[in-house]
Amino acid sequence: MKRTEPKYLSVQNYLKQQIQQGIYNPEDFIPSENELCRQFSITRTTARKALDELIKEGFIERIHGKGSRVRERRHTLGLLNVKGFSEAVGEGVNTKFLQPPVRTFWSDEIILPVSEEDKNAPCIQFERLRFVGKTPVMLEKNWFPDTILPEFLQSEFVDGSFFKTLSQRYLIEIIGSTQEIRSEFASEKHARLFGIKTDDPLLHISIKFSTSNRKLTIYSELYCDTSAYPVGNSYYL
Amino acid sequence: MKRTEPKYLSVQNYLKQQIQQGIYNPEDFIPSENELCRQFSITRTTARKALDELIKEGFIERIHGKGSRVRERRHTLGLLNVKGFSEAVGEGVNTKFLQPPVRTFWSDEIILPVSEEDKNAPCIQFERLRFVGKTPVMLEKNWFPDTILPEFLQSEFVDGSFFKTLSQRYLIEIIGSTQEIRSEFASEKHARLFGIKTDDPLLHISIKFSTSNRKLTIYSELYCDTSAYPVGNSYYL
DNA sequence: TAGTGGTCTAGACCACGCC
DNA sequence: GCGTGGTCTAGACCACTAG
Repeated sequence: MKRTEPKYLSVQNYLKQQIQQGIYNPEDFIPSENELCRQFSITRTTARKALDELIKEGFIERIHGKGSRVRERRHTLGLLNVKGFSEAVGEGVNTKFLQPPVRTFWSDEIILPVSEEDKNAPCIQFERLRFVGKTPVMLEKNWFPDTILPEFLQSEFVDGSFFKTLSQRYLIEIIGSTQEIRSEFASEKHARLFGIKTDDPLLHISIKFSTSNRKLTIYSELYCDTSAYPVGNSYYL
Repeated sequence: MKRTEPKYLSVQNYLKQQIQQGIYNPEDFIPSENELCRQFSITRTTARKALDELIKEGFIERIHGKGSRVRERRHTLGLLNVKGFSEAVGEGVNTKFLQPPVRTFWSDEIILPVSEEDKNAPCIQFERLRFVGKTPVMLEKNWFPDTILPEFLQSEFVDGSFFKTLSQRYLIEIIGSTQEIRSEFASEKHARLFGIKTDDPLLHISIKFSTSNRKLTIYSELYCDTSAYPVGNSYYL
């Protein structure tokens, strides 16, 4: 039997969904603390706790004397983006599945240590090649245990985004990560994929994402051709 | 005239210094919330606010039913380390100043945009080459405005660490960063420094660090030979 | 001046860890 | 059972923003 969820969590999730559904857009102000107190019959302490959590997750910011405002771009906290992926105007940003999500085994291509608990679980993997225009810039491989995301194999990604799917369909946020980064010579296979020479420099990023659900850890291996589009990321407390 | 600092901030800074001075070591439990209430004549809400901030800064973690424990390794939040720098046993970790801290001009080597406010301020720069044993693995260049750190040029680094100096001497923490990462061919100068061939892959990381002091932004350019020691980092909410 | 967020008090009850 | 942290109430006063 699960005990009832805390009030602040209900409010937090309610507001999060309002933001995700576009009812509040970036730059909009969400209801004031006093307004939330009235709407949910809670005290300001509880309302502020809910807002504190949303701030930590990067959804809003507080402005003294004005209110709580939805943040422009979700600050990605370790989610690496190829710079220009969203900004590249005129050129389309494309993604091609080299391997759609499938039940498989844990690979020894994963650089960072896989926990014993994860190893003993079945594994879901998928693999995508990302383009700016027609130029392939990133090969992305992901693995995670098939224990916590119901119907994952049966459903499409929300807006083609894995992390958006986690957030919107499962209310799971990325809360941290460990990375290792290498500059390598491109292998033959990768050189072919990116249309570069073997021995050209290739960026190799290994990531282990922690999420707000203790049972979900995501392991990623990224290979990037940074000659035209450097990899960028930002994160803030 | 500056108004008095909030009580939670006093408690937060007091505890932070106790931890930094080794009065509480990793795995130790700091005083309980009720104990802090008595010691500082505050309520639990205020004590918890101070602890919340220390959690966000990565100094402690709460364990339900037990207490608040000092965290093993300060989770670095964007501060990139060469893996093995501290773990490399038997081999010494060395740092050589190629350029000690000096008053100079803003360089166009800085990749990420320097704010107008910073550009109009004088600039301090320093440059270090980091070794594992006798192997150079990272060239590190740093710039920041000379407006906020009194006596910086006149004093030594705390334990040879810039970030430890910021934290302990100035009570400034890193709270966020923006990075761009590239995999490049080594230039002649860099190949010479690292003892590798030109055209070997070299990792180039450009970072802009935000700190708990709004006036201090740190700009860094890092060049890493990752063939033996990959670059790693971790961060958590 | 009204409304917002920032800080703080003085309680309460519950859930978890440990003896 | 006792002390710890987790959640919550019902207030209070202050500082900032904007009309």
